[in-house]
Amino acid sequence: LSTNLFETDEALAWYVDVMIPVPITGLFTYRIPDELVHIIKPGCRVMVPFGKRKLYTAVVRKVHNNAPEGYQIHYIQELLDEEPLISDALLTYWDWLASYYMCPPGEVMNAALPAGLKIQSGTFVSLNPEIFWPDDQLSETEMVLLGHIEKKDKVSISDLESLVRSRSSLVKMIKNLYQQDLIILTEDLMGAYKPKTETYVKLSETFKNSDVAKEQIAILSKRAKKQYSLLLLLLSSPDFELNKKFLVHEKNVSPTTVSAMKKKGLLTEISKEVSRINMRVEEVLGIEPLVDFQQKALEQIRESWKEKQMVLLKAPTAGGKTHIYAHLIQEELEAGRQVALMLPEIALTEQLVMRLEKYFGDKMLVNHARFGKEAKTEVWHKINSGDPVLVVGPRSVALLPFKNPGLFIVDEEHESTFKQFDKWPRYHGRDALIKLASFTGAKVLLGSATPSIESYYYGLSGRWGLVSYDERFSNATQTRVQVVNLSSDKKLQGKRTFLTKTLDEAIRTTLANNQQIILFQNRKGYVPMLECGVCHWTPKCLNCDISLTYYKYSNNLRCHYCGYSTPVVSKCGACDSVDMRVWGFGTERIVEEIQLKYPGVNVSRFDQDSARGKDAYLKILADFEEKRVDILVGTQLVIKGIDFGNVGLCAVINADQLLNFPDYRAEERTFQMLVQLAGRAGRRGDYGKIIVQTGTPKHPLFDFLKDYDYDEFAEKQLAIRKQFNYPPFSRLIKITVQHKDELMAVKASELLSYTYKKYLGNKILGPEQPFVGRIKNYYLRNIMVKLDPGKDPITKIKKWIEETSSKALSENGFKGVRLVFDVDAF
DNA sequence: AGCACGCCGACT
DNA sequence: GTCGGCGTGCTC
Repeated sequence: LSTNLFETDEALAWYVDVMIPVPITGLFTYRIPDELVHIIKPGCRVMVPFGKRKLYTAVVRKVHNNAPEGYQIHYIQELLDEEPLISDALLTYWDWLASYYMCPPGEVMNAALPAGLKIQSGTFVSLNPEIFWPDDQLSETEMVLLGHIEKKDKVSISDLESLVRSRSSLVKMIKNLYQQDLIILTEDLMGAYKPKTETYVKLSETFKNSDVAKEQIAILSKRAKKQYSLLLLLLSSPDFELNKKFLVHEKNVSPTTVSAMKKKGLLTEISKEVSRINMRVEEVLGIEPLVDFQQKALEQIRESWKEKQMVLLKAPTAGGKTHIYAHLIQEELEAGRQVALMLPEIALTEQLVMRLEKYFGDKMLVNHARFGKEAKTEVWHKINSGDPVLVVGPRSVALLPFKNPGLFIVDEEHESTFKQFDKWPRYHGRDALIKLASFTGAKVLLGSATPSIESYYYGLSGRWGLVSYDERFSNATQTRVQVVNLSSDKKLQGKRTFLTKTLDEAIRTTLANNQQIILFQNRKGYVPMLECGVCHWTPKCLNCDISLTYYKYSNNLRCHYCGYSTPVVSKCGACDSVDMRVWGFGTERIVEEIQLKYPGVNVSRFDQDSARGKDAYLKILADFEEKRVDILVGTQLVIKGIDFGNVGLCAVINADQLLNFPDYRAEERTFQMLVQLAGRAGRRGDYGKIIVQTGTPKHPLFDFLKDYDYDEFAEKQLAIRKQFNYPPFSRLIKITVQHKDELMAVKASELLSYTYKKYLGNKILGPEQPFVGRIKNYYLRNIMVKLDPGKDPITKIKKWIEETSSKALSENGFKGVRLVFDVDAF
C-alpha cells in the first residue's frame, strides 16, 4: 500500500454514532470497516455487536472521524442498507418523539421499526453429530431437551424456554450439555423479513419455437387430454405462466399433471415473491354523493385549509362523517399523495374498514395489530416508498414513514385510547400525527361528535379551523335521555339489585316492542369485591393495592392490574367468619340477574373477557345484529362497537363510577361516553331512549346531556380548566417513582420533588400516593409538573428533568428506583 | 433489553 | 458444602 492511499483514508470518516433499540439514552460509537467507509450514510441500518455477544440492528445517526477515547471500540459487523432506509425527515421526527415524550431514542426506534427490519442475533442449539452417548448421567429434563433438539434439528434458546422452569436453569443445563460436547451452539440472525412466495407454472423456452409448440399440441391433444388443456391455458396467458395454486383450486388442474409435464421438460416451476397486503381486490364501488349538509361541511373544511393546517370537524353520530372523509381521501389519492386515517380500536371498527375497502380497494392498507410481522413490514415499505395509498390503523399509524402525505384524519379524536400509557414511547397518536403534519405539510382533519376539550378550545380560539353541523340523516332521530335517581329507589338501598323501577319498565316496554337493549356497566367480572359481613375485611391482590374482582363463571378472584388470580375465598381472612358478601355489580352479575328477572330473553355479554380471541367479538356483534340476542350487557366495548338499527333502549347502570374517577378529565370522559352511547339507540326511524342511573341526578352534566348541548358543556369545562390551570391552559408531565420498598419510594420521590422545586418552584406538585399505591409489587408515588405553554421553555425543562433525576438519585445513593415520565398524561 | 457477576438462603 | 434465587451494573 502506498503511503498516499493510507493518508487519504485517514482523512475520511471512520466512525459512526448509532441508535440501538434498547432503553438506554444516548448514541453509541462504532468503527466503520475500511471497505464500507465511503458507503455508510445516516439512516442506513447496520448490524453491531452490543453487550455480551449479541448483535443488534442499529440505525446510523452520524458519520464522523472523531476517535472516541476511554473504551474499546468495536467494528460495524455488516451494512444492511446500501441506501438510507430511514430518511432524514423521519429521523428528525423520531428525535422529536423522544424528546417531547421524554423517552430513550432507542425505544422510539423500537416502536417505529417493524420487527422484520430489526434483525437480532440469537443462540441456536443443535445436536453434535459425532457424539452419541453422554459421559455423565443426564437429568430427565436434560433428556427432554436433547429429544426436542434432535426432533427440530436446530432450535433457538428461546424456543426451549417453555420446556423448563426458569431461564437460569435452562442456561445451566445448556452449559452442561455443551461441556459434554453433546450439543453445538451457533449464533444466528433471526427476525429478518421473509418475503412470501408462491409457485408459478411456466411453459419452457422450447415453446418459443412455434414448430415445437405445434408438434406438442398435436401429440398431447391425442394422448393426454388434461395436459393438453393445461397447455392451452398457459399458451393463452401473459408470459405463458400461471399461479399453481390458482390452477389447482380454480382450474381443476391436478399437481400430477403439472409434474408429468415438468418431467417431459414442457414446463418449469418458478417461485415468485407475492405481497401479503392488498389481497382483497374486490369490486371497487363509487363513493356515494354527499347530501347538502355534508357538501356544505366539505366546502367549509376546504376553505379552512386555505389558511390553517388543522381543522376540527364536529358532527353528530350518524351524521355521515365517513362519507366526507372518503371524498377527501379520494382527492388526495388522485393527486398522488398519501393519506392516514387513525381510528381508536380497529377491531371494533370493522364495519367502517369494510366500507372503506369497497371504496379504495387495493389503494388501502390496514395496519392492524392482528397482522403478522411480515405483513406489517410490507405496509412499512409500501408507505416508505411514497406510493399514494390510504393507511387505516390505530395510534401506531403515527409512527409510519410517510413520504408524501397530503392528509391525516383522526376519527373520534377525543378517544383516550390514542394515548399510549403503559410502555415507551408514551405518545399520543393524534398529537404525534399533528406534529408529523407540521413537518411534512400534510393537512389534518380531526373528527368527533364530542371533541376533546383541548381540540375544541383550539377550534374556538381560531388557532384551528372549526367546522360543525348538527344534522343527521333523516331517519336517525335524537335519543331521549332520562336520568334516574339511584338513591331514591328503596329496593336499591340494600344493594341487592341494579334495576330501578324506571329501568325495569323501560326494559319490558322495549322487549314488548321487539326492540333490542344495551346495558352499559364499566366493570367486568361478577362483582368488584367481596366483603366480610362482620369485620368488613376484603380479599386483596398480593402484588397490588387493589381489591380482587370476583369472577363467578371461573369461580376465582382476579386482579385487573397484574393478572394475579386465586381460588375464591369462602371465609374471612381476618375473623374466619363465613359471612362473605358480594359488593357492587360487574357485567357477569348483571347478565345473571337479567336472566333471572326476564326468563326466556337472550342475554349476551360483551367485555374484554367474553370478547377474547380473534373472532369472538365479531361473533357477539353478529349475534346482536341478527337479533339472536335481545339484551347486550357490556363495558366500554358496547359504546364503540355497535352500529345497527334496532336498539330501542340504552341504559347506564351506574354513571357515578365514571363521574367519580379521580382525575380532571372524568366529566369530559363521562359526557363523551354517554353521548356516544345515546348514538347507539334509535338509529333507524324510531325514537330511542337512554336511561342514566346515578346517585347524583342534579349534576349539571346531565342537563347538558339531556339537551345534547356539547357547546355549553365544553365552555363550562373550559372555565373549570382555566380556573384550576389544567390543559389546554397548562401542560402536564406525570413522573411516577417506583420502588419495591415503600419507604424508598417515598424518600426517592421526596428527594426528586425537592430537587425539581429548587428550579421549578410551584410548578411541581406532590409527591402523592396514586389511587392504586402499589402495582406488581412496586410502590408508587406521583409527582406532577404543570407548565405554562406560553411562558415556560418546556423542551429545556424536560431535558433538565431527565438529566437531573437520575443524577440526584445516584448522588444520594438511591438504588433500584424506577422512573416513568408520562408527558400529557391522561 | 440482555447478560454476567456476585451475594445470600435452602437443599444434598 | 453447592444450587439457584435475584439485585446491580454495563453495554460503544
